[in-house]
Amino acid sequence: MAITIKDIANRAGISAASVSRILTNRGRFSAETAQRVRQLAEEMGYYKNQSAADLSQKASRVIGVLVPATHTNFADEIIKGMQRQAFELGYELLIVFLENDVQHQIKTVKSLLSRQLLAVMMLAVDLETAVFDVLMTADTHLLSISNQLNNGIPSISSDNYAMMHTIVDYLYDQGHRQIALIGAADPDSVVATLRRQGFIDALAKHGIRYDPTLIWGIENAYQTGLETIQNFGVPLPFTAVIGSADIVGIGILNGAKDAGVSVPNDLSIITVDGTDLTQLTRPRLTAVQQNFTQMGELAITTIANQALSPHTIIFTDVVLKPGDTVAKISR
Amino acid sequence: MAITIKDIANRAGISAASVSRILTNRGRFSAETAQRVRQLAEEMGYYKNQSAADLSQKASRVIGVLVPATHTNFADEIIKGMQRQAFELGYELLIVFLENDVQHQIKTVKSLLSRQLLAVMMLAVDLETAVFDVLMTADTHLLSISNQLNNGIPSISSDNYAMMHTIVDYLYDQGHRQIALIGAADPDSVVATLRRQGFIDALAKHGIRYDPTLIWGIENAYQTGLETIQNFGVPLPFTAVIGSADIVGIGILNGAKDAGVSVPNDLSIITVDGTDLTQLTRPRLTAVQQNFTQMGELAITTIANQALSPHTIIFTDVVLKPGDTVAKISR
DNA sequence: TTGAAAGCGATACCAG
DNA sequence: CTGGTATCGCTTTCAA
Repeated sequence: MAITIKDIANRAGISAASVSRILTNRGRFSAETAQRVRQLAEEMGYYKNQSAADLSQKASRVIGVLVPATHTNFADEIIKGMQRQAFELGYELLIVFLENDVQHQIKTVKSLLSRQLLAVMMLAVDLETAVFDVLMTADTHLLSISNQLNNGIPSISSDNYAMMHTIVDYLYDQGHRQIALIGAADPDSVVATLRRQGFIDALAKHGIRYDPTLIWGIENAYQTGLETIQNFGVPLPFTAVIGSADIVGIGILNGAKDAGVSVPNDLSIITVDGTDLTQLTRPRLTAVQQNFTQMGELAITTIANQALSPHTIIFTDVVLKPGDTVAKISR
Repeated sequence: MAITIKDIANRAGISAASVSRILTNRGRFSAETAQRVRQLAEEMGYYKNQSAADLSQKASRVIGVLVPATHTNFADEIIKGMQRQAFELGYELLIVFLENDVQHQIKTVKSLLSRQLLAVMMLAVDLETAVFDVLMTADTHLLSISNQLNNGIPSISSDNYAMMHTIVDYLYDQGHRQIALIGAADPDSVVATLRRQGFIDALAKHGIRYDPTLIWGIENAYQTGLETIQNFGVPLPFTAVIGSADIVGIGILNGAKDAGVSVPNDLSIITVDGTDLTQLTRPRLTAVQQNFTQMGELAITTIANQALSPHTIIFTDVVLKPGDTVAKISR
């Protein structure tokens, strides 16, 4: 049997109520008893029973975090940001990795919801509507991180539309006129759609007419990148390619190497995400870096400040990190 | 206010006790009322208040998981294995990422312990004794995953000693006689020590005398690998190198490329871990693959079956996955 | 400043 | 098979 507040009260010769007040720093109490109680708690190896506290207070400080099974490594960065802030503000994170099976997801989400959650954060995940519906039945706050949704769920992410302008502008400055976008062809993904639109508009801005064949690859995955070169065939109909994730860029880089295409001489590559992965390749990937840690921190503070209106959309910073995969070309 | 068991009881015209029995499938109840209650629960959007249940049952089904801040990507694989099994058996995982600061760690662990945990699992983490002591004060089960400890904490991991024999035997078969071990020089790490010993003994088995300068690199990190070639200088005093983690191997690979050393012609590389990272390099890394998912699953089942004696040590499978970084050399 | 007592929601025992 | 009731540990009024 673990030590309870009552045990401490007995030993200190005071009431449980007082001990509670002291240990939670709420209400009034004398400094000396406080001193003694804290001492005792330490000595006796007391740990608050958080379940009991939650039950009593009705409001929990637990935030659920849904992470996709096939999560790219940036999820960890987001979680780290969250964790840091959560700890600071006294919240707890209940992190759950989702499997791919929908039925399984539903069960997982349901069991998650049995923890009177303060909020549920979805990390870069496009949920099936069936799973989504379950989430909506619970009266908790919902927040989508690094992924923009089209159903009125508040989100914290990069400005995916503007991001493509940043990229295209950069490539244009380096002399590129034929540019491909890989891994953002999924018509059902809001983020992919925003990126495509930004891509097209940015090209138009520079007077480049949009060639639909140059947007390719549904899955934002390594395999997609790897197959890119074969898919288009050599000589490539573009001088620069945008990978919709670091992992896609690595796939392209490897595919190029396998096909004897030299990067960046024959092909320039720039990727979206800018995680540590970009530093592991040779040449190093040029990338637009999203601020995942900031997303995580903001997610928590937003919840903490109750600054969550139904359609809140928050954009985090984006920075272009030059690597060695983009060449300046003269024409 | 969320729906409670009582609300359902009222609407169904029965007692809360009955509803509880039905919803938890414990004790006796008629099939028809059960049917009706379940229906109502669904309709009314009821979610069990797990805190209340925990409090009432005294035994929680929450397992704490400590993940090092600088966690390599295999931690995710372990967690996935745990999660799968935990879900299956009705346990919950409370995952916590540890920062590097010890004071911070202590606070984190303490707050974790306030959840009457069934067990705490340490993922590949070497805790400072101060943090460790805190864990020991709580009466919960401790389990070290993928890391062997020397203080009588039960562990689930690969057999790090035997693993080095597998590697050295393989390299020896390929004709290598000068072999270096990178990233396992830390004298304080039990795992590193086991690997060194296995390495040395395996060499001895083949009649190769052990050259202490060929064991180098305290940190099991990318940077260590990257600096390896410079550290030894070209021509290298070895034909094959063992990276004590995939990320170390990638560092070595990049360092070699930067220094104009050709892999595998001039240098063979084999790494420990065998995560997806090994597939992202060109050439692909040859690796000894640890079964992280299995570690995670076993961790949960071990706890579930209460099959945890003080000095339990469980070894999981290890498989050699040939890539393209080890060359057969003739001498 | 402190204490007594009433919950919070679910469970389990014991009657019926 | 079902209902009443005590209980888990903590918080929070309300009085003293």
